[in-house]
Amino acid sequence: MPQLNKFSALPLYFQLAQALREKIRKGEYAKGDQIASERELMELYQVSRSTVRDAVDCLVNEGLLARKHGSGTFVADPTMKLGLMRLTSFTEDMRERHLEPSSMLIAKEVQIPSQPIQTQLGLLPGEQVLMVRRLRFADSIPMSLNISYFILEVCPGLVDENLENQSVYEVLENKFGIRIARAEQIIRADSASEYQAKMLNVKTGAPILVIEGVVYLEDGRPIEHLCSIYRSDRYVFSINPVRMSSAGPANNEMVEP
Amino acid sequence: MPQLNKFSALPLYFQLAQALREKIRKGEYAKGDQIASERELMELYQVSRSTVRDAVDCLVNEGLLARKHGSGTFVADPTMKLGLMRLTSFTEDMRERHLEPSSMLIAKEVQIPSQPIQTQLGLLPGEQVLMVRRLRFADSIPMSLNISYFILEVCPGLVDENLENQSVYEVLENKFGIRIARAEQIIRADSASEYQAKMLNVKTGAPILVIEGVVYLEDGRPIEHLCSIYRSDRYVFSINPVRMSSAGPANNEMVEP
DNA sequence: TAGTGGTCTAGACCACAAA
DNA sequence: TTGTGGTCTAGACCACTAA
Repeated sequence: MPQLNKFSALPLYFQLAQALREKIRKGEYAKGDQIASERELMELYQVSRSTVRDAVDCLVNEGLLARKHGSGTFVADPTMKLGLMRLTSFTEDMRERHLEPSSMLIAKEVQIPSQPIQTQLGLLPGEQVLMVRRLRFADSIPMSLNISYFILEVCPGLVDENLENQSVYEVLENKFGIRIARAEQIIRADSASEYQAKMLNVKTGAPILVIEGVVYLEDGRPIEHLCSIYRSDRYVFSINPVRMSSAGPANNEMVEP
Repeated sequence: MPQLNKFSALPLYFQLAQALREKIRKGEYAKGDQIASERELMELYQVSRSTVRDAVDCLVNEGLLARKHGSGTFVADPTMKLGLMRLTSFTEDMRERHLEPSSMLIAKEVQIPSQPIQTQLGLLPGEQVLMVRRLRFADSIPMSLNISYFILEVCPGLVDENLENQSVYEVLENKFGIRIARAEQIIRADSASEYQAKMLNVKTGAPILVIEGVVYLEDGRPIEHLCSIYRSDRYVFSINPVRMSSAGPANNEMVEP
């Protein structure tokens, strides 16, 4: 029996959104499935329709659900949200591209990071991070080289995890209940250094796409600094549906009397 | 006197959103200004509070407005939305980076584009486009090389415009009342060809960032295919605040009883 | 304390899709 | 025709901010 806590400090719509997110994650609602109608959700969770709509709005904005006027609300087909400005792990990203992700752990070490990293993560002097360097493959061909610094205090347990072929984000969510919320990243082009070229199996100086930035939790705390380089012959980054609630009303005809 | 048309096919919240957008664009509301409160807007436009909120939601999602709990709603400071996943013209992009944009027209010609462009724009066989090729400067130093194809039928008047130092998007909006709504773009890294290197004043083979895609109007029609290359030593692309209405409730403390 | 945005309710009527 | 999401109203109480 689904239950929301009326006395929680968390708003009802937010609790409902999390409940729905959960169902999708657990596969109770599969990709493409129609979920309960807004009026059914009202009944099920004993809330008003606008509260239901606020919750569904959240997931629609995240790209997890899609509304179809007159038909219902559906779990978004992942192929539909391919490459949108969502926060994806390498693992998820590759799966969506129908490539088999794998990775090789090159280094993993608790350390005090360099000054720029400290600054970007907002660390206290001397605060430790877990550095993880991995080479990542798509269908067994090198695709990306990645170095991440995770703030140890936020998730000490990460040190003992095997990160060889697992998505760190999945481990964080499933084992530690930590959900990442957003990232501030930049993308730039560069030429592969000798080391990078060797690892990625391209020529020195070959163009690479560099993505680097900081990943944040829902409560605003930073958790990770990451820098990934991608072979430009195998990877393009897509920016897509800028989901604007203002994209227009359902009736899109712009008919003016 | 502000007026909304109750009998328009356009929803009230949408009309109100446009009205507010207009005021911001015209400078009636300046950057950083507090706008009328939600209750004042109710009175002014004779609509309910949720309609006002729906309208404001639109502009908040676009990054034009920002709410501050307990204080009011403000016209977003452009420096705050720097580099977010908004649709920006080169002109606007450079201004936000505090660089002076200018451009040199290299070519402008009505033509029937190549097959791939035709397909991506969904053109009928033989349909014409306006091809515009420009070299773009930031503080008088070459920054980007751009080639765009505008569907002629959507905006025939564009042919006669001087596009040397103007933002095409501003011309479209201000002279023709055409607003672009979204884009589907990809970003990749590449090496500069001999021609590109010469134009951008870098070495042949230097890394460049390539952004290409299709731009759409609010009604879903495509209007432009664009391809821009940027000097990677002068330009990084930032992806930022993924504005999720689900980022969390105002009270962000996650306190559970 | 007064005013703001944040959340929520309980209705209502509409346009749209599918049967 | 029935059920869906889309829009809208008229309230209410809350938490937050600034005076």
